[in-house]
Amino acid sequence: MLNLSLDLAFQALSDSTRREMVARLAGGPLSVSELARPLPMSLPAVLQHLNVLETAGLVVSAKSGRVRTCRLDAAAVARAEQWLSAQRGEWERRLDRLDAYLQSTEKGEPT
Amino acid sequence: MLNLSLDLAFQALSDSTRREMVARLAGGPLSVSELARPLPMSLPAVLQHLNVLETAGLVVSAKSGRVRTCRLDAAAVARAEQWLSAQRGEWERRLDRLDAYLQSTEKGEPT
DNA sequence: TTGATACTTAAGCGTTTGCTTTCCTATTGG
DNA sequence: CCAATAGGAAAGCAAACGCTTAAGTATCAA
Repeated sequence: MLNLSLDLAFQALSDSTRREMVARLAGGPLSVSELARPLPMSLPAVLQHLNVLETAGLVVSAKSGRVRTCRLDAAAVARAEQWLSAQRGEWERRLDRLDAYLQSTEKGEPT
Repeated sequence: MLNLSLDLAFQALSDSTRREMVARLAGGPLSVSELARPLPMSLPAVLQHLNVLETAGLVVSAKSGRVRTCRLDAAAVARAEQWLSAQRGEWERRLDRLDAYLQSTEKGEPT
């Protein structure tokens, strides 16, 4: 479930329209029509994007009366962030070890 | 160029095969065939994935003789990471401000 | 030179995506 | 009630994706 949701999260974030939606929701909750207003596409299209974001867990929404209010789920964003951080971290630690090794073996490699 | 490469980066990371390639490259540089070995697909398919990762700037490679060696570009990974961090950060700061506002207005909302 | 290795390119093909339009279902204000 | 508002479901469609096979091109080893 953890790896699956990561899959869905990155998949969801791969579309620039959906990233724009995420960025706007970071500024505060919005209704579906508010979310849709600046987007150059039909409302059903926005609904589909929203569905992808919700399935990925990045956004949660609740309906009150006839208006659905959407907000960001920071924890899901953090999970994707942490995957990236882990990869980068391992790579950078590896470079550090390599550097240390080179320093201990030779004081600079003669050609 | 900065926003475009972010687009390409998330797009590249949206595929689980490519994320696996990134994860393995975080453990150290690999040749194309080494990268391909554990993957359940043809070598041209792996090449295509590699191309996506390189276009996104997440991976760089150099050919020496007949072997192409690939390695992770930590800076590109960091850029994607930072976009996520920025969104989450803004959202969390917003929650803090809201919390502070509620505390200053009333000591708990009576139903 | 001959064969094996390590990619590389190109074409094709089924599936998934990102839309669209159309129609339908609640709510809400007057 | 009735019209406007806010959202939702379904079907269709062109383009992008992820893969395949087939046919290259260099390089290295013997």
